[in-house]
Amino acid sequence: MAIFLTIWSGYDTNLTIWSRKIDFGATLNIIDKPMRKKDRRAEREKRILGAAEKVFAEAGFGGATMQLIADMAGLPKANLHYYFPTKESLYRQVVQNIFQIWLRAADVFDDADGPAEGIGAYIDAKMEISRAHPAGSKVWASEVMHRAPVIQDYLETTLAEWTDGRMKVIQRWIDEGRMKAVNPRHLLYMLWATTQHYADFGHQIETLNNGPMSDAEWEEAKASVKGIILAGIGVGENP
Amino acid sequence: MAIFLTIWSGYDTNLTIWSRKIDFGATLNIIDKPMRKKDRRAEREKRILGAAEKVFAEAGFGGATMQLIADMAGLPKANLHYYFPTKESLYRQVVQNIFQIWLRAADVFDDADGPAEGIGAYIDAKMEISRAHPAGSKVWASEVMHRAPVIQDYLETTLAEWTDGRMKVIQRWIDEGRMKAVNPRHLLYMLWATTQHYADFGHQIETLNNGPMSDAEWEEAKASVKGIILAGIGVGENP
DNA sequence: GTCTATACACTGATAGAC
DNA sequence: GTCTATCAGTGTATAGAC
Repeated sequence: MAIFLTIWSGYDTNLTIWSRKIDFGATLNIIDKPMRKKDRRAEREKRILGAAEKVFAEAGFGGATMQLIADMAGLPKANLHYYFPTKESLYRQVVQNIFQIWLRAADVFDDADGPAEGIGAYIDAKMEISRAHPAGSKVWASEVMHRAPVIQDYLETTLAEWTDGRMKVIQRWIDEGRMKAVNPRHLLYMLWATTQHYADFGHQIETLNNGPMSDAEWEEAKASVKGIILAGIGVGENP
Repeated sequence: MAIFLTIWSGYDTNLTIWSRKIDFGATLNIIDKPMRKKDRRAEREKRILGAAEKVFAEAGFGGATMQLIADMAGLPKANLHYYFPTKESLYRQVVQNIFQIWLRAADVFDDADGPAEGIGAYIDAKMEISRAHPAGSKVWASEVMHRAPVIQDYLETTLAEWTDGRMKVIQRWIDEGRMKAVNPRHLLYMLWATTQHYADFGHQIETLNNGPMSDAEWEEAKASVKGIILAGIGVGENP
């Protein structure tokens, strides 16, 4: 059985960049009973990946150190190299995980029977991901900004196919007269940009907002994004 | 007199990350005549800043090395430390330069006499910056994603004041019934997100687009962004 | 499987000749 | 002002005891 609790001592999980300390408030998964080998390995890998996601997001690939990730995960540094042979292999796994979560949000797009429902639900789903996985979104953004050295093949295959498919759906809705004739490609870019902005630029938003966004503020944000974009493509409630 | 030309030998301006080579295609400013001391210093600083902007954008702060920046600028590494004492001071200057360019785009907002003109012109200006200064936009994005260790004070003062001012302008337009009643704050976030996306995620767009965007494609992008957002706030040509 | 100790490469920064 | 040579510190990764 595993107990989740917040640790404030024992490990130093602070990252210092230029004399500003960042407290990760590490939530660590502590084992109180021996597990079966497979479970133990899976649990450790998960813990390492969680710590790595945060550290890569905060410091970038170059700025992240295996030592800090190890401290965050509560393991000796050499242990990381046992589960993930190199820093790059660990990073690669983090990026792939995010990509999967992000792709899964696409399902709501396909299950919908019209643009208002489909695009509205897609915005909701992407906004929820921005809130639940801000670190993952940042790692993804950083990877793309650095010219996708690790996941370029995903961009060229999976993402390209996904984009083509969704563009066809949007074009069909346009042809059926169910939404305004906009450029499907740039509509998709706008959906990605606006929703991921709340994760990637979360620190800027938090600063301008004088603190973290509350539940109500997240609802307001979702409603604002949906309101403007749906009205912008001619399917808003008050067009 | 200064001649601008592209150098392909003499300096190795390639950055290798995990066995993928990135060619910066360095354009270096070569001096063929002695300048006055002040001019020479200004010219060198500008060259260093240009190289630094590219390297910081491509590799992040942690991944960037002074050696690579020096190679890009065509100077010995120790010379960098003469003009900019530390890596951080060089980085700080790069971020500040971008922030100034970015703020200057705000002028069109104030000079306008209505939402269609003001917000339309702001989108145009921000899109032009994304095209002209993609590296700068990426450095800015990276800085904010890493919790703004260097320019936090700018966020809290200059940017906060700018945001408040522009929110008041939008609110006035709403009160005067010249646009739909949307949340001004989230409208601003949407403007930033959509326009900067074309710089920060330029590599992804380029991949999906099978190559760099042409002049016509940039015009199409601008028209798409303006079309959806302006219609979304009720000031489009075909509401 | 886990951890300690360490090898080896590279980085930012500087001293000091010119 | 410029550049060569070099230092001190830190990083990833691994060897080898347990």
